[in-house]
Amino acid sequence: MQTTFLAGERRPYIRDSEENRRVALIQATQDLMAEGGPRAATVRAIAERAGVTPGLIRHYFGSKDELSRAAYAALMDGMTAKGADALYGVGAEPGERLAAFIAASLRPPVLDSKAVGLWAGYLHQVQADPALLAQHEAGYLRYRDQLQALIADLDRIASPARLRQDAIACNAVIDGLWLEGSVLPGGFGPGELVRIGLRAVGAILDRDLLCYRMFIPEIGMVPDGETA
Amino acid sequence: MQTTFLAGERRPYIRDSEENRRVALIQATQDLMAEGGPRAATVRAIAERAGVTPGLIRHYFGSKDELSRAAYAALMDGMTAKGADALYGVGAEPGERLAAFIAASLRPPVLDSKAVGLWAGYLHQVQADPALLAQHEAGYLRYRDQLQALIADLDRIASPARLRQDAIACNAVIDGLWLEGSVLPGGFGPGELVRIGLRAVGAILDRDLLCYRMFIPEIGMVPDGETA
DNA sequence: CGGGTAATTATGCGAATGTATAATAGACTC
DNA sequence: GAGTCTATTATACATTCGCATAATTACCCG
Repeated sequence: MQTTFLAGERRPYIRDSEENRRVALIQATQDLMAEGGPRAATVRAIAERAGVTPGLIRHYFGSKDELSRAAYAALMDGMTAKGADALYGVGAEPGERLAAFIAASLRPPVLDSKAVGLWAGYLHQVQADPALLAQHEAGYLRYRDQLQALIADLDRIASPARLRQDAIACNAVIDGLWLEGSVLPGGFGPGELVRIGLRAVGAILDRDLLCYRMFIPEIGMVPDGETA
Repeated sequence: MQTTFLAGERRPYIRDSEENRRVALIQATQDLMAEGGPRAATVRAIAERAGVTPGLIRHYFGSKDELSRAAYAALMDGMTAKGADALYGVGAEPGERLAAFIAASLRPPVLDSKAVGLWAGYLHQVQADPALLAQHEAGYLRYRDQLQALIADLDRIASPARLRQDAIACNAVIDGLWLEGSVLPGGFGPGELVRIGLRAVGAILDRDLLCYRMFIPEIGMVPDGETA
């Protein structure tokens, strides 16, 4: 729907920095991919949402595939950055840090109805493109290793194999809750997923993580048993 | 790539029953959706894989959207059927039944690299189509209720709210392991996901489920601690 | 063995896709 | 303020998409 102009007139524009244009196009790509999947992320739709014309995609990225790759790379970078941010400013106690990490993974902006759409939209492209697959696997393992390091800091007595299994299980809890919460946004009360996640991970690791809920804004003062 | 025939010759064919043609087209749709996502599931590609020409899609389903809906409905039906099959022939003890249910969800054919591709491929269409969304939510809740019923049979002392939270958490573990195992098929040893799932769910419910591993083929005789 | 019928194929069409190239006009320099 | 560069737009094109319609032929029934 290129906003119409008077017949014979050329669309006015203002020049912008390369950086701004790139991020605008990447953002538009992610938004469309999240909302409507690969079929909605066409060059024309992307350009329109970014406020430019399709030619700029080729100008800045060479091809749509390259823009798509760049958008996925930006997505992965953003996810890891959020994971790092989650531990910023948190106390030194291992249990508290683990609780903060879990809570951050189960609330916006990580838990977002668009996030799972974005993830699903890229899935096939990732599986088909070796470069993207390697990038994806690296990001996934980085996240799991981060989690495993937090678990190891708990100073439990556990073999390396058991530590790995625990990390996989805790990661699965977080992933599963992230999935359910993103697909059915209205299916859970505020903070409910965080509380369930803390309890489940705590049970798997045989540690009480809910005792750190005073540090978790959305569930700090709610009594333990019943969440809306 | 319509397999070539001598110039001027018409493609030979044999008539088949409506049922066979419908299932062939639905199967082809699911395969292509799983392998390459929505962009790969074109009418021409579907027809080619089903061994017919595109016109038959219109003839039997009216439109591609309707075929797509039928394929998704078939997918959901298949999933619930597998869930029911998992409990067939299992003993009456609640813990054993729960363990069997978990194990069935974490091994083929439920755990399949194609399954997650299929799920991802349909995600946006499901979210956009109210009819599909309702069907999806019904299927999801049916699965979770099934799980919750198995948990309730354990005769633990737990409030209804707690039971709901436990069911959500256990479902999240299974979903998360299913996701990781499907996306990274080579990342886990045989039976490793089943073992991790049994241990994690058992920890959440404060019950030992690994004691039922003798009923689980792939991990029956492996010692507890270390899995390859 | 010879129609009748409809299952199946063949063909065509308008719209949308990605990409390539040409044309224009903002913004900077001197 | 004229000149120049290139960011940006405009246009064109081959391909592919879903869908509609026409043509044919495999199978059933007499």
